[in-house]
Amino acid sequence: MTSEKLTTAPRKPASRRYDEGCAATHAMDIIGQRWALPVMRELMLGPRRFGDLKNSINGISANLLTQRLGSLEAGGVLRRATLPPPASVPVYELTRWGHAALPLFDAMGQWGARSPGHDHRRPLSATALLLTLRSMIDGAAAAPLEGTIRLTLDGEDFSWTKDGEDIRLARGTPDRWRVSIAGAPDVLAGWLFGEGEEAMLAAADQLSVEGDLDFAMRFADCFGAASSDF
Amino acid sequence: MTSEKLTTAPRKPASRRYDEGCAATHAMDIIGQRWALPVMRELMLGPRRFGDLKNSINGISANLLTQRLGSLEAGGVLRRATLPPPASVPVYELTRWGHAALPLFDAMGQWGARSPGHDHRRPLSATALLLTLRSMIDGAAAAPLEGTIRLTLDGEDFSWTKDGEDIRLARGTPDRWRVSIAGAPDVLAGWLFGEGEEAMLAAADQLSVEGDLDFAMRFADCFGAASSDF
DNA sequence: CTGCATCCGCAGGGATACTG
DNA sequence: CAGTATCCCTGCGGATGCAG
Repeated sequence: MTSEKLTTAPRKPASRRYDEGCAATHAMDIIGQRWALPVMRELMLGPRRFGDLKNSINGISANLLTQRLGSLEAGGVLRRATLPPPASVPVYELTRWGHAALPLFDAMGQWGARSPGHDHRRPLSATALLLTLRSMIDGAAAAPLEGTIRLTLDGEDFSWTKDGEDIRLARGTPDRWRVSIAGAPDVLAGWLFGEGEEAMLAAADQLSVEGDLDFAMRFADCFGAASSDF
Repeated sequence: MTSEKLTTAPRKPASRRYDEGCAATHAMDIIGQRWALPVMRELMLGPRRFGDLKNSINGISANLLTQRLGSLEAGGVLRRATLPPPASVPVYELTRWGHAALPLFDAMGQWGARSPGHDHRRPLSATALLLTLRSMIDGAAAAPLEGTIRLTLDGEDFSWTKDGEDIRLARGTPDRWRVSIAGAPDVLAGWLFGEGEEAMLAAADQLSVEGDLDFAMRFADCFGAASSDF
């Protein structure tokens, strides 16, 4: 007889993905993998190095980052590349389709920011803050906020440019800006989203703002109202 | 002395969520839970019963469905309710914030449908097909497709109404329609997305179409082009 | 019919240490 | 700096049984 195993019937592989014809769940099969979303987020503003990714994604370990970069490359979201000389360092960059996920970050940001359980005061990376701001401002009464803001977050420069309905984000220092704001991402978030005068003033103390201060204030007003909605 | 365990240092709970200030990752903390997205999807067109949810979500088991319904209720996405008499049956329905995730399905659908790895021919529920179609049609050259279509999928009636930029979906039979299409969701998907004449003809054989046939053909043409993009 | 509780096997996740 | 190797543990998935 040698009855193999009565209790263990032949098991199916039991993939942890959805594998449906539904386009939304298929998207989730990709971005729903652990750490996939933060990785894509950190690449949305341009190519980055392995170590920089690891440092700006809070809590990820090297082996998991390796795994995720591998599966996202296999899925066509990103690719490995080497920066042109004299840099010649290996980086990861989004493919064209990977970049097309930007509206997805907008939609997720808009929905997530309105979550009853969302606490905007938790730490977040520079890219995370920029994309969150981008998602929260669109459609708001931010009409008179055309122009460029220079943001220095964690010591790195970024440019925020509102051009009509469009918000353009980029790494690097802009040529011209109406106001320049420097500080840690979570401090800036505390200032923009802070409820109560004291919280905002406390945050403002840790920021350095130069240029058109009135413009900065109107910028901040856009987010104070938007964070409490539902 | 009594050295407890040298190899096992005090472990942190190691939550599998992101828990950041970033709004997008916070959204993922909710919809990224296993089966959360299909559950929300099946509720987007109105309240449903436990058993119906279980039947239309392929591969989920009762205990997991219970778990997910519980965590989504705790998260404010959905609530338990009882249908008014004489039905008086327990159902699950989305909260206002839960319904606000509809644009998220649009964004995910648009991105997922363009995935190089997406196979639209896999089985999918009626709701999944309707939301996938909704996400794929918007912005397309579907201007002359105003009006209502009656869709009978898996024996249940739905209405698809295009009103300007807006696509409205609902369960139930519409009062008036330009064309009525009946069949299984994956067969209809095969007809709409099918590449090659034969595939479309084979699918068409298994569908029953009544009313304005020309309208139905123009409707189908919207999706054949959209599915191959990147 | 509508769920909830429990047991078990397994794959993926997380921390740490290590190699090129 | 850029990953790989190892080990442990949790959560998922499936089956089953039970209560209202």
